[in-house]
Amino acid sequence: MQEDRRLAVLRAIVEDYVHTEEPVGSKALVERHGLGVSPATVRNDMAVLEEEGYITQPHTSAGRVPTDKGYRLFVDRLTTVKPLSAAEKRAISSFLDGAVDLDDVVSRSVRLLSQLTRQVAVVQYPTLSSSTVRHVELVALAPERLLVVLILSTGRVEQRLVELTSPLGEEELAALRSRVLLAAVGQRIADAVTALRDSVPQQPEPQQPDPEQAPGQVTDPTGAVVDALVEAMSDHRSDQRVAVGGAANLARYGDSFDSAVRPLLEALEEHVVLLKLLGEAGTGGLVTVRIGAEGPYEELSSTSAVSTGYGPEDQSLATLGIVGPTRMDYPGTMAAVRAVARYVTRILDEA
Amino acid sequence: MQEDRRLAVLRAIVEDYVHTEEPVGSKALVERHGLGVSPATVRNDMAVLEEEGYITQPHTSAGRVPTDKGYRLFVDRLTTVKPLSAAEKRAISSFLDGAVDLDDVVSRSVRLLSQLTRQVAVVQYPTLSSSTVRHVELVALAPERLLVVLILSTGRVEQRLVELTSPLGEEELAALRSRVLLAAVGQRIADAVTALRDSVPQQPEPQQPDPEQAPGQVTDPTGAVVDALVEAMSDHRSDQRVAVGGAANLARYGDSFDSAVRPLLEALEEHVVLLKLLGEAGTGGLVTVRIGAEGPYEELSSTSAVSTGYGPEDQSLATLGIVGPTRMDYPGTMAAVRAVARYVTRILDEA
DNA sequence: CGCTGGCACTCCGCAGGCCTGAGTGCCAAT
DNA sequence: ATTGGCACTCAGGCCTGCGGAGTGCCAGCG
Repeated sequence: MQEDRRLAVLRAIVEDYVHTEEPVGSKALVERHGLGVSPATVRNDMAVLEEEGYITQPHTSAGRVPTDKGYRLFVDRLTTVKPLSAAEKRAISSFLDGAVDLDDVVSRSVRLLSQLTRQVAVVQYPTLSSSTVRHVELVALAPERLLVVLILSTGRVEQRLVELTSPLGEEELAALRSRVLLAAVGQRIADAVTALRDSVPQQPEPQQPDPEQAPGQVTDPTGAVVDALVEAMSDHRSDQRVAVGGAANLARYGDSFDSAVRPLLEALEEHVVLLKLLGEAGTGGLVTVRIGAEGPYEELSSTSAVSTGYGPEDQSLATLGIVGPTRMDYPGTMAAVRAVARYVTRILDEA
Repeated sequence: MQEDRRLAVLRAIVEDYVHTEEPVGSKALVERHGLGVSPATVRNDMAVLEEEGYITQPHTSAGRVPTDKGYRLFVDRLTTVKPLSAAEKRAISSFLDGAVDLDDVVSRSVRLLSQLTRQVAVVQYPTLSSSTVRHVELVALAPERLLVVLILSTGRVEQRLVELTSPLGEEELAALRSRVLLAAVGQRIADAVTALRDSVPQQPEPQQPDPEQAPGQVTDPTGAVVDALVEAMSDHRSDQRVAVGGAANLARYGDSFDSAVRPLLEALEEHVVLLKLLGEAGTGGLVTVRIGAEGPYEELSSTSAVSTGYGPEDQSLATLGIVGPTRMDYPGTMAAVRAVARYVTRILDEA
């Protein structure tokens, strides 16, 4: 049936083009792949594929190049899962096993991912919102200066300095400490926030947690401390922390410098943009692929993103993935992204 | 005197070339700068400068371009301090004043620096070795699991998980905590390490602080805790932590992509390489300039580095600077680097 | 003795023209 | 439906010629 063959032709075009980086012609196609038909037949198929929008020619009488739509079809229907080689698997575990803390896990992952895929890798730090409070410590640096340290289950540590309006005695501090611990430890962030708020006696809730006004109006230190904690927990700045690696792989772009590398290079510094680019993370082995203009940014219309979520079970902590040219090895990249996400999840689970 | 004029010519060449990015000829020179002589005279001077190795021509009958040696002379003798504009000063303080913690200071600095200089900026995190211990906290997560948190004067927080061989009671923990606090708090890192070592009763010092062997052989938990602390303090991994920003500025290189951008892009991921590239940091307003092949890396022979140390007083905590093409605005860049270092130092001092 | 104007020379970069080869579309034949 | 054949198109490499920017050198001038 000729419909099947047309898909085979599309697949062959994508594979060849990804490999050779050059428009692929009918003759070369039948030679390199074992489709048992003549170039002329392939040409007819190509004409149809072009009409349907899956491929184009850069100029008349050059070979064909897949369009975004072509890649999309390829990814959705023509991709066969490409298992990682044993060597790659070994590389992954040896790479990640030595990690000592959260920062280390993230930075190793990003490096690993960029090496496996030879693309620019992006790893988001585990989100605060889905982790739980492991410990809170109050340290009196001076009678009126309190250091509040917040330790989360993911290993993240946040600290805030609190200036009190009146000195705090040893016993008061101990009381405050145990009160806060009781309210927060073991809770998920969202619950801890409400529990903490409730633990402040009679005081009206401050609507906006403005750090400037907080120390002024309180006499009971609980308010100030709770404010600092709540602020640290809802610090969306750190929700958007990401690590980026493998920028050197951009050098392989070679051609299309201005159109592709420049905007991407700019995007790499804008972490918010990167996260948006990776998009909604699929969980549980589900890998999301964004191709070219499907993404949210005009200037990045010639780049694709391959991403997935990671984190224990079905509640994904954060996103991780790669960004690269639309012309990339999707099957291999998707396999690598999925594998790394799995390993990272496991590592975080153990810790 | 014609020696003076020759230097003026060199200065003019450097300034023009930096500005126009094109080899500069004798005629354009006399027009753009007010040297009151004829092109012919300038040509003679150029011939001499070329003979002495300060300038070259890319090919016969093109204008002249400064050599590394030329830039060096320019930087050493022809540079006049270029004070920052009021707007720039305002930008600096408004940019840095909102920083909430160490990470924030560093990431803001790197962004600021890259925007001011329009180059790739590099900021090393404050070194552990010259900071003091602000606090140590021991948290019992479980009877045999202890979380050790180390807080340094620079605002850095390190944490380690310690597995004990036997459960630890509440009073024992309190005793241990006060012992450790007594030994370490307020000390500089190096002193704290020895003080901590001394505080462990009779036990023979472990020569290499191998984290694998530590928990096995100790019955007194002090040993394990001290080991963890010492390990955290002497963690050289974090000595080499740097933040990089402004990679998008590489896009402006335009020409000379392979020769300049690619190796630099690769270097950006190798933090050790970057630090070596910045070189010895001058302290106290002293800015170090590395021009082209003066640097330690063959492949980076067409890039320069401008750097300086920052940190309180004369003891510099770490290095900060920029990396860019040899063809750069040295006076402006040096001024920006110096200014940012000064401000960062002040911010850190206040905290 | 240093500066200057003049002049011949060099050579890059660009534009135009030619040619080749890869690849196509279409058509008639199977 | 597939195929071989054929005419057509067009990017890219190569040569050529030309203009212009810039130089080096020399003779003259203050």
